[in-house]
Amino acid sequence: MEYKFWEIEPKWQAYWEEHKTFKTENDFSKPKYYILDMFPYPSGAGLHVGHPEGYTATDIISRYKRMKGFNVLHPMGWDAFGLPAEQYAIQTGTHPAVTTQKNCDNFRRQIKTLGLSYDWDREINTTDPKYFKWTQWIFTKLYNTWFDAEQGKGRPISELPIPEDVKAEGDAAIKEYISKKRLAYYDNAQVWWCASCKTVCANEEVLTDGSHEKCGHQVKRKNLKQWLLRIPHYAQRLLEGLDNLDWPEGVKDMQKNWIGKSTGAEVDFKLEGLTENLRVYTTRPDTLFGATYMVISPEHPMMSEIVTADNKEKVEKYIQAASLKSDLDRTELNKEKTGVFTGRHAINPINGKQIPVWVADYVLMGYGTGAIMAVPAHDTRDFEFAVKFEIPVNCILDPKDADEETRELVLAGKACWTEDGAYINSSSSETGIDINGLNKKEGISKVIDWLEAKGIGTSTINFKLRDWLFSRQRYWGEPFPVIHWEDGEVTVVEDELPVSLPDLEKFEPGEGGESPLANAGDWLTVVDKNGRKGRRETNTMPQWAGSCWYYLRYIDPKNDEQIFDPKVENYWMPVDLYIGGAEHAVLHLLYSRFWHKVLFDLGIVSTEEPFQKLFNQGMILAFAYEAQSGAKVASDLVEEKDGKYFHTQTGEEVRQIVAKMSKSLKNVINPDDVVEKYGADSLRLYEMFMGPLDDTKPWAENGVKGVSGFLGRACRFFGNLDNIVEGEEDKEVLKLLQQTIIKVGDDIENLKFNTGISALMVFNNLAMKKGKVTKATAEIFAKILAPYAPHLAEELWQLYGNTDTLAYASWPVADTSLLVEDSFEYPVSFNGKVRFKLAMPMDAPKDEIEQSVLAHELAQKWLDGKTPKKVIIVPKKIINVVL
RNA sequence: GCCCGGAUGGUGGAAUGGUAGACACGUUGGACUUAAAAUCCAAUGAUCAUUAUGAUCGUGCGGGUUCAAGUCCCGCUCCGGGUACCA
Repeated sequence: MEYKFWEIEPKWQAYWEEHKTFKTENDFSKPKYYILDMFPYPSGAGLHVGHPEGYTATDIISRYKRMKGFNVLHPMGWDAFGLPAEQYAIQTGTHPAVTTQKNCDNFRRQIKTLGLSYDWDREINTTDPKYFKWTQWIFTKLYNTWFDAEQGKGRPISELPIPEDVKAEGDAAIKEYISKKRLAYYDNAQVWWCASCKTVCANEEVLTDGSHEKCGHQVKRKNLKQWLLRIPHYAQRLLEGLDNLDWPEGVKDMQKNWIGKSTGAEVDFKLEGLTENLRVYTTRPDTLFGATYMVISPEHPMMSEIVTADNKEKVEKYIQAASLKSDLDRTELNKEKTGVFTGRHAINPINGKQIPVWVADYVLMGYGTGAIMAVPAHDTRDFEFAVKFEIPVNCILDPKDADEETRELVLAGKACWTEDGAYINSSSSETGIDINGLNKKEGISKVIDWLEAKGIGTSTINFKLRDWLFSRQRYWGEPFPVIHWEDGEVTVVEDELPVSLPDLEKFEPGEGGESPLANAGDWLTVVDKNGRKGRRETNTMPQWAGSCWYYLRYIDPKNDEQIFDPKVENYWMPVDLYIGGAEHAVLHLLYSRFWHKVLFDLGIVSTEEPFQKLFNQGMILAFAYEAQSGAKVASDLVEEKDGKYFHTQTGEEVRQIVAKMSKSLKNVINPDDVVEKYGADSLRLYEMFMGPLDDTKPWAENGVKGVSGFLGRACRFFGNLDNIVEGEEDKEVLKLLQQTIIKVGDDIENLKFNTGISALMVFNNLAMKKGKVTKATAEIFAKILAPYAPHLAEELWQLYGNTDTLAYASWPVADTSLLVEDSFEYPVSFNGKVRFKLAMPMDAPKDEIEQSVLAHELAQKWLDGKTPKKVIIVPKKIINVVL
């Protein structure tokens, strides 16, 4: 049989579609396996070769699990809200829904040509009102939930106890109190504004150079009323939940860093001339004796009381300057600390000494208490500041294990030491505390005990994680089910979902940075039954919203009554394996986990975590070329000669490098082209054969040719019935077949697809060498090839006379009795160097092996008449003679 | 700066502390062909020597543990990703 993939592949794709081969039923009697891809944003550019990498991996596992008897849930959908469709609408007037529909159709078509076994009846689309009805519904749940810190869980807002003193103040105070507890709230927020996208963005979307990750333009600070989510309430739970997840350690670390838990203490400092204390947060209460000044952030609420009249002018000037700094300025000035003295002094509670209070923008209002005690001798930032403003540096921790030069500098206050050591100058007869000689750990706990006993400090935990800015000034997103009434009341509607997007003709933003929805006249205004007028929320939700919970909707995608049927959810959740790119390590995965935990607390989902096992596929790069000057050269201007590369026009030799695929480098690979030239099975196989799934690796067309050659050989051999014979199978073939069954199965379980394919190749090579195999062998080969190259496998399966699809044929079981050997060929080494081989019976005792080795004629050369010091015999491994 | 990864032939990559380089690409030689492509067969880490054959060196660098290290430990170099005044 010639390998006509262009005929085989459409044939089987049509068969699977027609027979709904991959439709998933809720058959609770079977063990389930939920395997999920990160669903794509359907861009106008279509699929790139990075998409099929993860999709093929999950498809292989899905097909394998089905053959192993699992009920497999393997769905696909579209994360289809987003900026590009809206920008296209502004330019051309084409409604984003039209563009989105077109792009989804194209993605679906492309994905179908890859032969991926999705249950298309479960396809979802985040922009479908039937879908976002439930995104809005979850928002109302967040709004109506408060976090009970005592129980450590979210609870319905109706169960929130109202303190008596709040009750006494009346309804307005109660409302205010409740709104401060909700997980979703509407408030003034300092936000990042992107003038180019005309929208705010979350902290997470702003890169460290102050640019917007989506468009690259600089963002600015702005004060706007926005929706925010109180994700920090779940910080501890989000942190602890990571422990039991089978996730890459790197991703867990990134989430841990992002959550940023730190333990320390809050300490109150008395301020001279004021009754109110200044509270600071520090992770190093042990260094209180070394505090020589304090710093408050420019936004500190006590600023006006703290600043003395003499200093008011220069402090105000400084605050003004700091507030105008863009993020870029802040980073650029990162190394150069700025600040001014407030004129006020505080009293260090541990030794009664007077220290100055400064204001500086290296202290952030959003973290801790917005004020610090500065210990320049033992904190690098404080040290830099102190050096610049000539503030004393008092060393109180002897770095006794450091090298002598460093130690001298630290003791003299000329260098900073943040590591462990032994305290000096750390006692006070006045306050009665003495930690001299202790180490860091002992010092911290002793000082905290002392602070708590004196009532001037408490041990405290802080997180870096901030409230999540959850609204955007865009059209193409989920509308908030929210109405702002003329009397100032804000209501969240729950009973008329979905709140659909109005049809617009124009998609330009509204006045003053409002979303385009501000122009939607009829839609915008509402009137209640009492004639009160209201205005709908014009912000929309960020793209994260739809992707936060989509895995739950696949479970019961057509349910109009409920978000899903709990019985079905209970069966399918959690997701057993989730594969996608590492770029979502923090944002998407953290946000999803947060929503999921809230839904869990409310009893809506049955598991605490959504994704049991996570795996990141690596990026697929491409070869590119670089001239001697370092300038990149487009791939179509490069020719190869004798393994070297030359510029076709200048003749200059260029260097081959590995880079991201980009239009400018002309090295973008389009999966459609690969499918057309080599077939989907070859594309699938090559993407898996390139290397470990989680590695970044360059695309090489010759590699596709290689695996395509393998499929061609397999097809010509196993597809030729002349080679398929009756009778007993050859012993060598039979043995290798058992080994291959085991290897291919194990490698799929462990996501080591490259070596699994290699095993299939090895088996094919042997079968071809033998020239014939039995039908039983051929059928097993078709089965174990099926997850990787399903089209070819189905074709072979049918050729052998099977009338049903191979998709649910049972995975073969290896007969391990065929693998039992009666002898083992030992490599015999002398002083670690292998010199010859020696076959010994499997159960030969060690002394017999030793005798045989030493008596062996080849051994004499290496023994050279000497008596070995030792003979190491590792059964079924190796023999080492030590001379 | 800090936190994670990684470094193996000409190339992509294999190797529970136990024969380094599976499998594939590329290259070379051969078969088939008028020829090319396709296909098939063989060789292919480097160096030295050669009569089949053999020896030496080899997993980024320097040390160490071990009978035995690509693999474990210590100290570096380079590359990739994340993060950044979080007190």
